[in-house]
Amino acid sequence: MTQTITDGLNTPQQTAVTAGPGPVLVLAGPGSGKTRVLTHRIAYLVEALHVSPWHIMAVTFTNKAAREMKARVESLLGGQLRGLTIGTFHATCARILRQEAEHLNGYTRDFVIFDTDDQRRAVRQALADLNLDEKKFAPNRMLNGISTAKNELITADMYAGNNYIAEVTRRVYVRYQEILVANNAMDFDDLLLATVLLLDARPGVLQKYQERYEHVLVDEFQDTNTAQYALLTRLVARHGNIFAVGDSDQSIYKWRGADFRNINRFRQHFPEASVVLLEENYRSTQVILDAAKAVIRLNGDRVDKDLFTRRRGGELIVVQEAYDEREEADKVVAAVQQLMLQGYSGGDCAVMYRTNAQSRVLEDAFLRAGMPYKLVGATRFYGRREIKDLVAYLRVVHNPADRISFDRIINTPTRGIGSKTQESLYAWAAAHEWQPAQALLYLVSQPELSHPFPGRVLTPLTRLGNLLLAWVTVREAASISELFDLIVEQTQFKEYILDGTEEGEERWENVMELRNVAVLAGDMSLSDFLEQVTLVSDVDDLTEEDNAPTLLTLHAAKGLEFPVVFITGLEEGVLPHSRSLDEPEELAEERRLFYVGLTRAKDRVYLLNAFRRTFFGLAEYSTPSRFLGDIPARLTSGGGSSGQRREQTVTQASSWQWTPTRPERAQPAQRNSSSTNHRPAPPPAGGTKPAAPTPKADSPKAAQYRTGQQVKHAKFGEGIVIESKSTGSDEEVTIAFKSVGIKKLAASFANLTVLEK
DNA sequence: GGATCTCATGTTTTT
DNA sequence: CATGAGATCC
Repeated sequence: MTQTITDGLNTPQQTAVTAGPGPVLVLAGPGSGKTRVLTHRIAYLVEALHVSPWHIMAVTFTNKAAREMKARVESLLGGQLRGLTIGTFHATCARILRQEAEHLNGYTRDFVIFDTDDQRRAVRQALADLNLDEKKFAPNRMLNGISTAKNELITADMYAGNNYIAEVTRRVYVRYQEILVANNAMDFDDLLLATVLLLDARPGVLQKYQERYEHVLVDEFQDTNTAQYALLTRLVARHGNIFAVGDSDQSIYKWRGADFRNINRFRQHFPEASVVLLEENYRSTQVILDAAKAVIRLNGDRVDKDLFTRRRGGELIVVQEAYDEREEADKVVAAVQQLMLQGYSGGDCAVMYRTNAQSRVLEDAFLRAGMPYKLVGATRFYGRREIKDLVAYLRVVHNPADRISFDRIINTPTRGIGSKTQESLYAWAAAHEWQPAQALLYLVSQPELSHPFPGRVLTPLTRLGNLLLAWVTVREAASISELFDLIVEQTQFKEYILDGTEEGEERWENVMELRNVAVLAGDMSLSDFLEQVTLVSDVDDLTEEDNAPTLLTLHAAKGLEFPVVFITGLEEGVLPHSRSLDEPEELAEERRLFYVGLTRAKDRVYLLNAFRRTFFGLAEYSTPSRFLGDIPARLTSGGGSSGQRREQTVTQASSWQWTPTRPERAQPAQRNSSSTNHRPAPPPAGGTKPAAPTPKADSPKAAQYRTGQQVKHAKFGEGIVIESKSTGSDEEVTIAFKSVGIKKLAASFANLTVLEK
């Protein structure tokens, strides 16, 4: 049994897999098979030590890593892992919190998870509540302070306001947290923080999980922050069976609170831990590994590993300078094309950059060459407006207390609930201590309720209230996709999205993609669905079968490998990023980032920099990154001005088939053909019409303009009246202007001069 | 009340 | 440049 599990592992890997009991720390260099070790360790626990999967927890940082690990363990064990807990820190915490919701102050198990966008709205709400100017106190900055605090396990009432800005942050933090609770919502950081607080406050709960999770395994341990570290140490305090895998040289999330010193902390905390070093790299050639080692060695304050590979020699690293970012992108494309002539496939190549903004030029270059590509990150699918809007609908149906989501949808698509109506609704709701959506539900379900809304305002409110009520009513019985379709149809979302522009088409496709996700969810609970939607990231959706180069940030590249890696923007201020230049610690992190990029490569590396780069629309000259100079010259070729490597430039390969872009997603489902252009019926005017206000003496009388009249407008110039109709108190005139085309104007505002009858 | 325009304003990396 | 928020116009 043990035989098969450790088969094909090298000696240190075997040592790690079979180590213990007790704490184990695996220091794993890039490409040294750490995922193998983790998966085999789980298999070993189950098969050899007969640990029930139910007693095992494995945490990762991305859903993708979790899925991969699960699949690999399954194939090792043949699917006997019922009850195994495997997931990201955030997802695992969310599960625990829902399970233990009764112990959470102010939350139900249905709590929603706020993403960055929701957080920003909540912070702005907090600022508004406190009468603070968001110009002076940037929401992002506030949010940053709050997030940092939470990652350090500092709650709002512990927060020290020991200077002016800190005191403001403290107050915003307090208010922000109140808003979250009122919305039955947690942000990402809360998931970790609340779990730790829960375990500290409830010894019974702590004991329960300590007993359940006899073995805890952690991937990417160098990326843990204080909260995550605390969570782990609490969980394993009883038995000490923690198996942590990490590499401090690949720590790139300091800005998110990660602290690779947790590795040292681990050794102090568990002095008896077995420490295993994985130093054999199975991925890269000697050339690439040597370059990477030369780069990382220049970071102080680290324990040098002695990485080695059996892949002697290898292609030299190609260093190229381009005139500007556009030429840089063209060079990447040309090199990819040449590699493809040599037998590489597009999917073998990855193009990496420091900031997402750099992807645009690269996309352009691939588009111009007629080549498909995969883009990771950038505008996240779930960050798109139309997607967030629809998800907000689902969230409100799921949790009417979610005011942040309700704010999104109250007048989207526009339904005649403007800011004044909103204000009075909110005021009325607040007076009853309801959230607005709850108020609407009461409004339509309890007709005897007294309210301050005049008929004109009441109509759209009632309509929305009735819709909400209907959705809330069917939500138990309906599947997510049925609910989704109902919402889309009853809000006329399609008509709202398809505004005739090309962009509208694209947005509608996104909606249909979301529908696919909903269909795939089957009979998953709405709660699970919403959680999944909030916790997934685009990296998770990277598919491998599409045969196109991948464009991604260096951060997103961690954990991946490619035969060919391009790293672009190797310039001072870009690859060591400008914001890191004066902090040695941050500079060290930039170096690690570069190291991570280099070590993704199996066979070939291309490093590019541009002599001139445009920031914010203005061009600046830049100097090559210091990191380039840190690679020994014997490992590189090229390395010079843009003219030097002409032979690299290949005449455009002509055999390219155009695959539509956005290959990272499944094709949208077939269109809904049913709803052809049915305009919403005009709302019934609610019984007795309010008497039309009599026009003021000097306001235009009805039917002042006639079809065919020539008129003049102060701004639009001369035009001809096409149509004019009375709208009660005013007159709506449709005019074809010579200069600007057809416009609809309100006669009382338009200030038209009649030129000819 | 809503659409459209202008202006400002800001970019690291993401669960 | 690209998005978003306030002002203006209809």
